[in-house]
Amino acid sequence: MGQATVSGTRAVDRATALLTHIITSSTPPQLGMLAREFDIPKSTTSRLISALERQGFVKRDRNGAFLPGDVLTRFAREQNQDSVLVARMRPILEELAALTGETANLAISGNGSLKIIDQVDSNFMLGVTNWIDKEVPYHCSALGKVLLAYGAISIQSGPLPKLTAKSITNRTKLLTELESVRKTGYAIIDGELEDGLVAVAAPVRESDGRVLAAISISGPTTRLSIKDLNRIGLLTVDMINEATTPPKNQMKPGKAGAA
Amino acid sequence: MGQATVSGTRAVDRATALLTHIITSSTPPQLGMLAREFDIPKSTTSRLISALERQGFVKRDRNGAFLPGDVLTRFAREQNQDSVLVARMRPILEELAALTGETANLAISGNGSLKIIDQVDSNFMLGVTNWIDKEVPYHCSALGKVLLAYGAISIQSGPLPKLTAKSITNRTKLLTELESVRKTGYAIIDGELEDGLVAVAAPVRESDGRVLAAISISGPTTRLSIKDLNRIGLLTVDMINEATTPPKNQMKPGKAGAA
DNA sequence: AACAATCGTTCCATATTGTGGAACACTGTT
DNA sequence: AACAGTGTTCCACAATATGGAACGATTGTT
Repeated sequence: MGQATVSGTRAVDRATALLTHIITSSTPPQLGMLAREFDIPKSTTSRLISALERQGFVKRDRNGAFLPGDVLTRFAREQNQDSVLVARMRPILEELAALTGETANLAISGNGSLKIIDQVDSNFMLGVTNWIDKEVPYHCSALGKVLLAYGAISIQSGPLPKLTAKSITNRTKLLTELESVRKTGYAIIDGELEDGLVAVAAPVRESDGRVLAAISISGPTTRLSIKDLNRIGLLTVDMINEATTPPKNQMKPGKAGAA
Repeated sequence: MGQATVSGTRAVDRATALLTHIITSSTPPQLGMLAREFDIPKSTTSRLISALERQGFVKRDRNGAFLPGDVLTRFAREQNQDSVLVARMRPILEELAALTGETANLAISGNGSLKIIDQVDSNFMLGVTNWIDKEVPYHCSALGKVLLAYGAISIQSGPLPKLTAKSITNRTKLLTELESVRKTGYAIIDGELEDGLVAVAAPVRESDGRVLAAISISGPTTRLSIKDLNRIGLLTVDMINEATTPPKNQMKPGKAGAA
């Protein structure tokens, strides 16, 4: 205990440690328990938590036990709305659509079938129509293959609908397909959802690596060759990585975040 | 500026103020901006935020601008899972089921129809079967009426399916029904979903007052009179309030949370 | 290229600020 | 009634946070 942290910020360090414990513990802790567990005198613990409470980071239930405060619950609510993801990914969709001229889509896993939550349209007259809110099966869309491949959703039971002659309807075949998606990092469909329709999709990851969405580019076979699709696939992966990976201290290194 | 807060906790007060700003602002602020806006010297701001960063409450994007850290995003993810609501409401469902002997359900608004996410079963042989994951229309269930009445979901377009002779299929009639739900604080159905099935439901509120779920008790007409339902309705409302309303400092008042 | 303007981090003497033991207030139990 | 359990407040003390200045790094301007 009492690990002297590098620089002088004891109060904040202690307060955040307490806060972390409060918001992660399943059962609301009490002041005494916290004081003992962190080896901080009751008086100090009380003052620190009062500060957190005053700022809305912590509140108390009727027994005086501590719960995450309104600032945090509000944050949680707003954070998990589709709109946040849409806003964050919009620039990528637009850039991809601009570069390829084709339609870009953003999808998350829905209930049973995937849910397309944003779209930037193609420049061409012949192109993909509006897909937002349409429900598309997982196994024969590029978006769906990505979400399946990275475990954002698990393969549903029951038969796999055969939408076109090229649709994958064999479960074993689907599994090897998903394996190859993981290997290349993106998924392709070629006429499996609709005749003459091709698409590529790449995963969007949370900072902890979990895949929570996918971005696709789709258009008619007549404009997009398989070679094009592979090129766009790699490009998309890069662009998403670019936009998703945050850290990269470019300032003088320093020891800011030492342990 | 420099409002002397009641007690001595400047560092924590400042740090939390910065953190609040960071997690609420739509565009990631930089250190300089924060320092200026809060009138805290750059050096101090840097130290405070470094502490927050070290604890995972804040991270930086590639430009050094500040974003909510992993501790917070993880919290947000976990917080918004149905399981949290289920865990929080379980005790109530169990107590209600024990008191009434009938089946208790917990539902949230789903896509198009409501989503039942938990159930505690009746003691009787004749009772409500498992409803979890079943999709039930809004306008002819007690749960649905509650969610509609308090704006957790808006009335869908299209005709209202007539499931039984008693189902409400007239929009105007539905609206006056919802009005009366708001007045009494709970909703009742009497054979509108299925012949011989009655139910009461009451709203579950977020701490900001928003209704996000509903709890119901349902059983056969043969065991539950309308009078019973009203009694249970009031009881349910009370129990939810009891469990939902957190503050109530029972210790010596003190000035802990002064402004 | 050299210069000015920002940006963020580190240093260090200073005293402001946080600290923690002890006393206190309140509940519920033995 | 005394006790073990909460959590809050008080207060003297010095440890800790403070902020001006110096520094390094990056960007944009002349």
